[in-house]
Amino acid sequence: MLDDRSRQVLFAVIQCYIDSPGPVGSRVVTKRFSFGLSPATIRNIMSDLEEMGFLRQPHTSAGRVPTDLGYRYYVDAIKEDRQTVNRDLILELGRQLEMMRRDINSFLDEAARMLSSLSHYIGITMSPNTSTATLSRVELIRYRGNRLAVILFTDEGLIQNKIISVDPDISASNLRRVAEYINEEFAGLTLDEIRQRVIDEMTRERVLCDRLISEAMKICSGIFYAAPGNLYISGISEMLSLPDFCDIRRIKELLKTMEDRHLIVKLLDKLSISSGTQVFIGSENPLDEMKGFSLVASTYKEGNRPIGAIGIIGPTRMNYLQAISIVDMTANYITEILSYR
Amino acid sequence: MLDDRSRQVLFAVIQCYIDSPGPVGSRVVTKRFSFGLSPATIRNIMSDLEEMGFLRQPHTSAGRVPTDLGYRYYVDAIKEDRQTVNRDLILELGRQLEMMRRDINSFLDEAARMLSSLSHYIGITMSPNTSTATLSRVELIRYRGNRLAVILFTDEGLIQNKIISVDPDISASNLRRVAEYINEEFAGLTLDEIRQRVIDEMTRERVLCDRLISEAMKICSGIFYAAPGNLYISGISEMLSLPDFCDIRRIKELLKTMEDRHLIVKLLDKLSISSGTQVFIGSENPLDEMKGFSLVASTYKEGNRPIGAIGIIGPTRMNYLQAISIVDMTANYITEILSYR
DNA sequence: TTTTAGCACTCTCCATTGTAGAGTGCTAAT
DNA sequence: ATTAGCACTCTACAATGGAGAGTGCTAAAA
Repeated sequence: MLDDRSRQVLFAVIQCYIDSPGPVGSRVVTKRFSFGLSPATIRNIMSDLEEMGFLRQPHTSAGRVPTDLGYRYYVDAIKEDRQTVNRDLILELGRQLEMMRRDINSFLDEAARMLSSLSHYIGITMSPNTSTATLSRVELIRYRGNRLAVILFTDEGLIQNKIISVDPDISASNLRRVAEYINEEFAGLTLDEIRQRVIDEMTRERVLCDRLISEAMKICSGIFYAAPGNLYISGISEMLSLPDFCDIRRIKELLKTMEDRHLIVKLLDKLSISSGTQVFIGSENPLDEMKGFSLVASTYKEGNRPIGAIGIIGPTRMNYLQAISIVDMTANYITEILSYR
Repeated sequence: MLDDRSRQVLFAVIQCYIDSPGPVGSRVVTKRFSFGLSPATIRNIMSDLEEMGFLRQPHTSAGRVPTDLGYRYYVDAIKEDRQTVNRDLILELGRQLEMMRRDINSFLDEAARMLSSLSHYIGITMSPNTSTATLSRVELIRYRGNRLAVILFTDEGLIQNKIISVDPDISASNLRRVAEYINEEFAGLTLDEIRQRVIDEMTRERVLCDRLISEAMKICSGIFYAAPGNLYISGISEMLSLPDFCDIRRIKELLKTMEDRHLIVKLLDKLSISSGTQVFIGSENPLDEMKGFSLVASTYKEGNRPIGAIGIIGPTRMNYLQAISIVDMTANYITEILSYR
């Protein structure tokens, strides 16, 4: 589809554009890369590339700029040789993450900060999705009369606590039996499945009318709602240092999207389904509000099941090679560290 | 210190400046407010006010702009008649907050969003400071062999869970005795006090060498570290719509400060000590990085003790009257709602 | 046939200029 | 003590024009 020389020119243009924004002209390309061709020839090739949709001229007689399609071609092509990336980066990454094993939340917070400081783009991490976590055990602890603290243990090692109010007359032994019932009935199921089961049971239970079970169901319905994953975002201010953001409207647009955490959670949730590192370039971006930016995302896993997502958001003019490496490595590290816990 | 007429002119200038930025001239003042004075007279008064440090000229032959000192005078003066504020605001506020009683975290998140949407500035809320919470009870729950889930109940109704690893050989009965020991020894103390006690005990305990107590202390030292308060920030993008932020450097400065959550937590922590609504204007701001912005902050309480802080951050040219009302009301609502739980 | 040199043309960027508008300070008159 | 009038100052904005960079095309060279 693209002969060798054209590809080289395309990559050269992309390389130049990544290093500094602003249209790149034919003379610049001949200077930085020694193809042994004159600017005029390069111009012809670039003209061809434009016709094919890989490059674009912001206006007549300006240099060329890669299109989303151009980037896509580039990203697909470099996916193989990504391991050639900077070793220092990998070391730095490992060193920083090692320090934060203790607590998953501050760990993910730190991971987001790291993603951004390494890439100079925005780093995002999300805590494990609770709705697909599998229940390991429930503890019910009474306090302050009518309050009940519910502690959920999951196989993923994720603990959640929720507080609900209960009938103050319920006896301690009944409470214990409720806990036992829940554990027997639901252990091993995902929270999503449990929620579904509870709904099913509740319609049926109205007929059976067992005091204990109905009490248990009442408690369950207050517990097993899906808590949205915590989101850690870092590096917004750093990214604004890039020359890409000289326009205030662009900044506002970006910040508005970043503030709507709900939106991002939903996006990452969707990505969590498939595994492996994914790249969305500009208009390919699943979020309408984020067309104009690129997203490099990956997932971390428990065993073989993806349980959370991380990513980097940057301008379309992104150093994809580096970003992909960073996201990839970080995801692997998180997976690994979770498995040690 | 300031005669009545001068004060009126000062307030008029501030009012104009709040409504739209840009130096305000003498003619504008005479037009909006009917003092029955000519622009020339106003000019003379403004000139006096400038000499006294309440106003400032960005450059010769521009209008005047209030200084931090001018705002300070204004804020001190209006503190009394703050209840005259918009009733609709208060209603809207109550309605939104009512919906979020369930969970303190999403509640505070929502509160931050509300602060910002009502004021059009940045809204900030912080979850209760854990280090001054008083311990009510501890539960230790073993899981996955060498893991221990520690559940801290506090008088404030705040539950925290932490996971630590322990010697897998420790028996269940010993674990129970450790929990009992901690509860007897430490219930009623603040987490800060407990941490101090633990440190004291540990140096002494080396001599005594009681297996059980030393085990308890080891666990305690892993539990009672101060977890920084969760911070909820909202409305950054909304604030950027203000004409004050036409300059990119200013935006970057602001975002950088906002991203350093640690810094803000420390600031609000400090404010939590004293109660009542506080106003910091521009250079008065305790944070060097935030001189140039104003902060209106208040605390919410458990009983009479302040346990957390909320606030609004905006440009020095802020609608202080409104901001103070909003912060004040919100703090009171939070206090009230916490007391019902 | 492919590559290159040359040249006219186009577009952006930047500094300069000029003008309108807003506002002040001062002085003299009320 | 207040006000009208006037000269002066500063900003914002639009218009202008040249420098620089880059292209497209054509004709010559390899």
